[in-house]
Amino acid sequence: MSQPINMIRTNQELLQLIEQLPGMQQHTVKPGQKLFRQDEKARHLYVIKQGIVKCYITEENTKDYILEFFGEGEVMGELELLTGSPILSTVEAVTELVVYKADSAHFLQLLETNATLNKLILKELATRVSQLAIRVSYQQLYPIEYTLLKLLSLFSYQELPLSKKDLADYLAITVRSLNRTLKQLREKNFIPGDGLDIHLSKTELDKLLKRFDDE
Amino acid sequence: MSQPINMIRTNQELLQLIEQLPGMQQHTVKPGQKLFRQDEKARHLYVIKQGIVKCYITEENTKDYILEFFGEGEVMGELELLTGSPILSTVEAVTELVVYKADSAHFLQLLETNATLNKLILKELATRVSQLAIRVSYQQLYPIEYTLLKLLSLFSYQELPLSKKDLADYLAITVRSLNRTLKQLREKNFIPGDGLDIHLSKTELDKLLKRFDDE
DNA sequence: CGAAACGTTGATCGTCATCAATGACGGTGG
DNA sequence: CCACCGTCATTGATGACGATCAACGTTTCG
Repeated sequence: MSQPINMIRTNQELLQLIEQLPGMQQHTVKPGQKLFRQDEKARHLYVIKQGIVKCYITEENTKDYILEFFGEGEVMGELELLTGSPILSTVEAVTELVVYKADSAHFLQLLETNATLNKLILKELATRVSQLAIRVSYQQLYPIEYTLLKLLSLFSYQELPLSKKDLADYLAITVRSLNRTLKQLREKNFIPGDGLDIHLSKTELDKLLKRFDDE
Repeated sequence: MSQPINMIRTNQELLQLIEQLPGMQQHTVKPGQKLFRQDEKARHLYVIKQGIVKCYITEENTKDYILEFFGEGEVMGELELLTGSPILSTVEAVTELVVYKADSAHFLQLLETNATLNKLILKELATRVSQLAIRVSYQQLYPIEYTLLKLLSLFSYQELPLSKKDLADYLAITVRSLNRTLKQLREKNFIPGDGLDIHLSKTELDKLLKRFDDE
């Protein structure tokens, strides 16, 4: 049994802690602007106060793979700070964004002196490994139709500010393929003709899941 | 440009540190035995002194996805300890194994008191997120043939104690499909008729990579 | 007793059929 | 103009089934 995955991850505990720290600068960022660019060197660290970003890896064949959607309280830039590697993924604002910005050195120091922060970061990293692992195992071992269904079951699409392109990149498929798969789900009456919200109860979903498993 | 990925990950720094700690019990484990079972509760923490393990998630359709191969100095069980979740992946000895075993509470305490250990664990987790992300982006956005070629280029297969089943599970395909893909590579003279070691220089490999990208 | 013959088992491959997913291209409707 | 879809063709990857082959132990016969 896998634990529930939220498509847009948040970390309220971390946000609260950050807001209490002195000397954190705030910045606003417009949708489409980039906080980090893949392969460059990270110089700062950001924590989201408000809004949503997407983190994606661009392969040399120009295809994008969205690693994560981050919301309130999520931190960015800490991976590179800890490993010393170039930036793993481009980070781009999806909505209007308010972020706290910290100096790398400052953050490193905080990690050593602030035990609460330290613990929260450890937990955050552990969570990321787990969630990513659960997700990719899914994506690799089930057909797209199933993965999409599972994904839709996690949220009410109407409230999501994500474009179909984003959804498609998250699934590592094209928008065309996403639409095709949505149509298949519609034909099977798993989702309604208009919206994208799922038509199934938890138990029905589980039943479907079993069906996939048996084949 | 992605940094090099080693198929079997190690962490010598961590191993050295662990070996200096007092009161670490040593255990030996036979190939095939399991250190952790998915979905159970983690009670201990292990660090590999010698040998190789595989960590894999088993989906409800009984397919396995190998997350990692761990060698010397890699730690297991810390994710669950930090997040409080059930065990993410089954961990099974591939070769004869010697591990250090630590109590969860003991480790948590060490994390708070031993700054060096703390930093190494932070770095380790950050590395895992990065490596996993790089790998899955690859697997999702390129065809199997290419992913396999890339994988073979990372090591000299003869020395690897991995079975074809393991290799296949790592790629999320069946052994049959793995053999088929190997055959294709052989027909194109990328690997020799007998072994599995790659026939290409770094530059040739890069050229191939470009070819895939252009299509 | 030893060597040839036999059967068992597991790994691999050829082949055919099928499914999953994509690409291309043009049409439709806001 | 852009988002979406119908259609056709193609590629990617898998499943099924049977044939082959090597490894290994066991039987059988000289």
